Amino acid sequence: MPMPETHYPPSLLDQDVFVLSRIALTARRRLAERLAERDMNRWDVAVLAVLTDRGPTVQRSIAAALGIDPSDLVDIVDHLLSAGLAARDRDPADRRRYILRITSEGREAFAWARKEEQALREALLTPLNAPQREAWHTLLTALRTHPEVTGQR
Amino acid sequence: MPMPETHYPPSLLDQDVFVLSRIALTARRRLAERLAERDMNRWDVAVLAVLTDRGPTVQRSIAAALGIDPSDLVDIVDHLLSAGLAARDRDPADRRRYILRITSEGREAFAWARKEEQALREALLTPLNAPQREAWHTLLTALRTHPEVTGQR
DNA sequence: ACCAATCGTAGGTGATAACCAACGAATGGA
DNA sequence: TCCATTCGTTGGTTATCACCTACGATTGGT
Repeated sequence: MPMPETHYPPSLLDQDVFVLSRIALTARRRLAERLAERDMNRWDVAVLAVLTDRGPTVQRSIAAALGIDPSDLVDIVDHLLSAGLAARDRDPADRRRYILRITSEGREAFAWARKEEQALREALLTPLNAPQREAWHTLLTALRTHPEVTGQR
Repeated sequence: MPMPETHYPPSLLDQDVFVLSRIALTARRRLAERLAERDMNRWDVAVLAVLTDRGPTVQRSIAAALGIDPSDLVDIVDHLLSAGLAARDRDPADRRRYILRITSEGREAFAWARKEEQALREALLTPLNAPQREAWHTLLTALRTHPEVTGQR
């Protein structure tokens, strides 16, 4: 007999932290599958987002903006460079620094990633009725400035 | 000069999957800190939830209900047993099986964990205004039956 | 000239998540 | 009686996450 599917107990589903964790995990996994089709991952997207919004940026600032260790950024940057989605030059004002910039391929890749995320979002909304979708938008918009999300305290 | 705090770029915060991931991660971490004060973790709570809702249950069914590998359940169960939060007996009808049941200490610990989760939830709601809180409740209630959360398809 | 600090990197660590194969004990149908 | 299957466990693997130290090159203040 095959193992039954997961069936979370009601008193676990009563816990918003659990529910949040589940929806976030499955959404993240699904998005990862989408991004993998173009050999991208969520850190690639995050770095491209920084470069899109800020323009050319030094590596240490990118790491700081995303809250990751500079040593962890190295492989992400190498991958973006090798994929042609970003380019970097030494800062002539300070040759210790690299300045990263997005390329036109990077812009296109980032636009694609945003569309994939939007498509996934629409799919997540499908089982919801109109008031629930409204609640999704209201809440997710509010969370963009929530201290626990922005990391600023 | 100290490293500046994280400052996610607006076009990353535009992505609901990112925002969901962030709020879920910080909520999970904060809850983990709370639970650790009583030497508990989220899997302990999950197993106690199964036992609370279902009554005495065989181990394989607990693993299936929570979507985890039976081999990963072993340490969780050992910990609950050693902490006195659960007890188990061989199933007289089939001595291959163990039947787990929650103890009175386990019931109390689970009630405490639910209160901690509720307090954290209230804290997360603090920065939100009334319509946003309403949206939180509407959405989280809806997500309890969302296929991506319940894992049933 | 010296040196503390910065920048990016190489390489490391520990923890967690999620999966797997194989084993001994036990079961129940053939 | 035999054997395929189940139950729980041991012990393993891979991947990811998030942190660390130390290094060489470079900078700028003293």
